[in-house]
Amino acid sequence: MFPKLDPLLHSELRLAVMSVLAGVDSADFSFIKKQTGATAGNLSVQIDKLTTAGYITVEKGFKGKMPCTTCKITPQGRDAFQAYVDALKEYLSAGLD
Amino acid sequence: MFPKLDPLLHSELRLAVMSVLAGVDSADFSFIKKQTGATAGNLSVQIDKLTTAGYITVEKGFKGKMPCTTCKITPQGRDAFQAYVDALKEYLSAGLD
DNA sequence: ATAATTTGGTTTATAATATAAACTTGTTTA
DNA sequence: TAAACAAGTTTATATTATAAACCAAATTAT
Repeated sequence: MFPKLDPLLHSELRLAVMSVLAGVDSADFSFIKKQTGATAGNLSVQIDKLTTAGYITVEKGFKGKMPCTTCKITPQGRDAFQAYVDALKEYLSAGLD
Repeated sequence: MFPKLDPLLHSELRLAVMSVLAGVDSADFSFIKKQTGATAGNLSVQIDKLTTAGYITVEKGFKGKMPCTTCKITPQGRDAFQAYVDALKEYLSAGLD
């Protein structure tokens, strides 16, 4: 009845990060930080986890002279996000009407 | 942009419990256990937390000679559930179309 | 020039959480 | 009356989320 929720996505900050990335081609660390309101440390950790899971890719480069970490959702990440949304619907159905 | 998610509801099992209770007048422990597939220990703990939060009420009685714990969602619990659903929509919008 | 501040992060320590294993109390069945 | 089962509760553990502390380089102020 209640499908298991992907623990990687069932996390406030990671879910917010995925939500941001689902809507853009790519986004850099500072942008995601601003959109989510997360602390840098927390964001850094969660981005690592999403990367390890293959849900996003990270490219480190420079914007001018400043370091810049750019993130992008992967097809696998997009699938996982969609699956998570679908699974959640089972839990929320009472409130989605 | 991303509203804070009620940590009491952002839990797989507690959310499932609330989802069950949102759809019925009341439900006893064993029924919830079966619907959610949870272990008794886990369920017991999570029911306590929901009770302490005022999201559900618990009545202990007997069904024949057997102890029977009956749970019911409160108006406050219903509101919190709805608020949680609404908040989540902000996170999921990319996947709800 | 160089000191102070800011940017863009990473590492690490801590506190909270979820979860199941172990336990309890009483009931039913063999 | 012993064994198995029902209905939970308590407690121990492992995981997790989170922010504080830290680091390196760039920018700004003195």
